[in-house]
Amino acid sequence: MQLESFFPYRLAVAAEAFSRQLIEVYGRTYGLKREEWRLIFLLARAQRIDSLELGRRTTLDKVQVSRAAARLEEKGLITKTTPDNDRRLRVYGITAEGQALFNEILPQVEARASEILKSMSAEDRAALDQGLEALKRAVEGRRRSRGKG
Amino acid sequence: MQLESFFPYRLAVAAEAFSRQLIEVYGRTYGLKREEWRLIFLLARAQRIDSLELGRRTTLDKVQVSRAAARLEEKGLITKTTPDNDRRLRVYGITAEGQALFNEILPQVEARASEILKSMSAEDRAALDQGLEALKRAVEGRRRSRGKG
DNA sequence: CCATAATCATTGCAAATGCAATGATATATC
DNA sequence: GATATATCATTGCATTTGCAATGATTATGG
Repeated sequence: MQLESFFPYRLAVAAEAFSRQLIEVYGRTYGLKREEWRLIFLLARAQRIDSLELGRRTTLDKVQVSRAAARLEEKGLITKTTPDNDRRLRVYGITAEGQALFNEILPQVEARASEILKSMSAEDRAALDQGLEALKRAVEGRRRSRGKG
Repeated sequence: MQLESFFPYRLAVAAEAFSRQLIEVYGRTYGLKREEWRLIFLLARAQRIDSLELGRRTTLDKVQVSRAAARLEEKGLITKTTPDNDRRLRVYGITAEGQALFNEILPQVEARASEILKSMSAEDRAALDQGLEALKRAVEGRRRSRGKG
């Protein structure tokens, strides 16, 4: 088995390279890190999400959420409140500033992603989409039997 | 655009989840981290690689290589020498112990990967393989026009 | 109700990481 | 052949991360 042809390696390398392309947009230009970007992304659409829902909607664990949220609040991009019905939780919202930043960044991130995907044939794109969806299901199945995530 | 359906997000999540499954094998059981595993993987096959070739054969940068190699040498799994014809470089080799460890781990890592891939249909696997190969080429193309990697 | 356990988020600390600075060696220039 | 420049690897330092410990709040059992 050659490393370069080992499937998990190819997957990891391609995903990292793709990811780096996008981080270059929202990170280098706007100083957001991946977890922050994901939070903003979710909030820009939902406007308001509590910490439980957030855990379900991302792969971020609670420490990552807590820290990313603290930084985003610091920057004035999101708000964080403690709901009265259950004061262990947090409810996150997005500020006008945060929404504006998202509106500015998203098209650029999408453009960069498209730039890459558009350079693939339609057939290859479809294959990737299908394969990725199947992989997702396969890995989820594995996670159920082996715990953690 | 919904985060959960955003292609780059799906790719990153699937790749991370897959990766985690393998780290559970070589990491949790054998105390290797991803960079160390990659180095061992390369060396187990090539027996002997210099630092330049190493840079070409992985996506690890020189700091990652330097540190992973230092840890592996510390553990007695690889050797590191300075070649006389160019003393700026390093030549890495694998020890008998390192090779034995690799021989023990590889089947388990492959088994875990297969476990996941085998639960996909042959068609989905083929699609994933094709899509991934195309994506690799697409991202490489982009990297050439926008610096860095 | 009171005590205990459960469920969250946050914090502390050690390990890891990224990036710029340094050190070592080799190549190019004069 | 001495000096400047380039190419490596390593190290130092500030930041980030992961994991266990803590703190806050709520649910449960007597």
